[in-house]
Amino acid sequence: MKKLAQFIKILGDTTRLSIIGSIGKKTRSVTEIINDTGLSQTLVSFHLRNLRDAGIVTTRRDGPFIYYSLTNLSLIDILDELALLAGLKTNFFETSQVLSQGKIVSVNRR
Amino acid sequence: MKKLAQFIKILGDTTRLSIIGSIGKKTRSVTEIINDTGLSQTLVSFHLRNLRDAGIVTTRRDGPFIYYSLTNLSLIDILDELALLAGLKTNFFETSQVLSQGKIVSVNRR
DNA sequence: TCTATATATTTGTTTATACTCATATGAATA
DNA sequence: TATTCATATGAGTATAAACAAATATATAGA
Repeated sequence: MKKLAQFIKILGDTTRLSIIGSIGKKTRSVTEIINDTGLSQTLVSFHLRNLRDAGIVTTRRDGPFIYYSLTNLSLIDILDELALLAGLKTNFFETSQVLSQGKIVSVNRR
Repeated sequence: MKKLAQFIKILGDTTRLSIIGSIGKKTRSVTEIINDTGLSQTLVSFHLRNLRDAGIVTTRRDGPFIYYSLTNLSLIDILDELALLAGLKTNFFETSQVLSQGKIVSVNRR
């Protein structure tokens, strides 16, 4: 029971839901997620670690990039079902995957 | 997004999952939930309020008793799907509904 | 109307979680 | 090998959530 609660708890956060929505059923680098969500690099990295520790996402390194994807794509469908229960519109998550069109900007601006 | 996160957050707690599991697809009074879960009256009441505020359970009063039931029974199935993703066995929630057989004891023992 | 039972609420405390800032690591390239 | 880009980590702080103890409310029955 504790393990299930912990798993669900990881899903119950606005920031992490945004990240999951950005990844969707695709594969995305951290920079893509940052540009897509508008969240800070540190914050995205912080939450990706939680998601990874929970087994919700997996990673693949390709040169300097680390690509994240959902461990189980059916998570999107389950989140949609939950959104329905929460009184939100159908395909809340599927349709939330319209990507922002902002140009890609370097993450490191020091 | 915030509303969904809040809804999921309510589900991501061991105590509340126990209460939901106790209610299951049935209808249960607070006393039944207390005896079933072994949790204190105050704690059960506290969490039932959260669950009710989130729209996860609904109530019906019958004399001195207040009966709780799930607003949407499919929640049990969704929780089972989540349990699968979390790496737990199938029908985790369905099978967790074996009721304790302890005799019913008064809640107020002051 | 007094008492017992069922359930809810309030308050204070502790624990957990999200976030920011600063810094570190690791890979690629000049 | 120095620098730049991509990503991660650690420490500190603020906020929120869970819990316990005490008390309140509501219903039923004597």
